[in-house]
Amino acid sequence: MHDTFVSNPSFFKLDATLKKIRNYWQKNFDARQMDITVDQWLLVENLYKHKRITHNELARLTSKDITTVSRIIELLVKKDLVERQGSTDDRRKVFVQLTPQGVNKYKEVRPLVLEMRKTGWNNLSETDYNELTRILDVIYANIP
Amino acid sequence: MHDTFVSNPSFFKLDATLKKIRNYWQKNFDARQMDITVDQWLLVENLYKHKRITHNELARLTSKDITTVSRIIELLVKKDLVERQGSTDDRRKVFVQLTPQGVNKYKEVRPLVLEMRKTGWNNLSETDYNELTRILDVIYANIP
DNA sequence: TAGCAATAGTTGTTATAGCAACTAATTTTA
DNA sequence: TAAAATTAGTTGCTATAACAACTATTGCTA
Repeated sequence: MHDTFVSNPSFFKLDATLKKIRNYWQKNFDARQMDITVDQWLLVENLYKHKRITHNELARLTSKDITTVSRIIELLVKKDLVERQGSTDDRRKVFVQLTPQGVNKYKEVRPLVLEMRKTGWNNLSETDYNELTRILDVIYANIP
Repeated sequence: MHDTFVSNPSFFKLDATLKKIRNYWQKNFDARQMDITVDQWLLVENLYKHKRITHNELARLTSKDITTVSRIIELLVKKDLVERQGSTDDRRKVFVQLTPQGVNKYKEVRPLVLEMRKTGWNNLSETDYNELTRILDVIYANIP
């Protein structure tokens, strides 16, 4: 990789693209009164998939700091979308799972998310998707 | 693009990669006592390039909200890296530029940033760089 | 030209991100 | 087995992100 390319700000492009996506998602959530943020959605999505997991596991799955997860969960609990249950065999652990309302919220938001993902991938191929995935994975692995 | 790919969380991968890069950068800044954050660096970099610009232009160049730019500039002014000058012909505008210390800071941090970019692009080719750029540009353009 | 709209920037508020310090519980080790 | 180290989670703090509301200024237009 030449210095010209190294000096080119890919970081900026990643950041700008991510912000564009995030803002687009949030605007759509707001427009349809979903009453949820993008990162709250990411946690709900993972809780739907994994049913009953600890803060720690959720943090690992979402690449979020455990403190951040702790605080987002707090907001989701306030919204009655999530409930916490202390573990009995290891009393340090706290399990988290969706409430019935949380499951409903997932089912309500999910189609909108699929739609928006489709919009983002417009004019791009399966190969493009695989390329993006591959390149991002290599970058991720390169960094200590 | 098939639904399988649409439903695959690229957003998450972008987010995770960006966080990894950001944390790596910040840890290196901290380890070498650069006394600067990643986003503060991005503004310094742009100010070095563009010499004397308004908050608004800086916001556009960095894909940041003008309120965010306003607050980061405030921090940079406190660190004596940046100075503000009210425009005379349009008194709403405030021009921003690096102080001599700001220029020094740029020259101090710059080699480290190049090094870290090189690390991130390890095992990747010029073609990969162009592919990533192309795909991100299409996604960006797809989103209203 | 008076009034209205648009623009540049700041301030207030809420959310996410990450580090440090802390509590409580569990595991390791001397 | 008692002390030390590790682990799970919370709380405090600072920074970034975005929206709304606000001031001050400038441009537009009836």
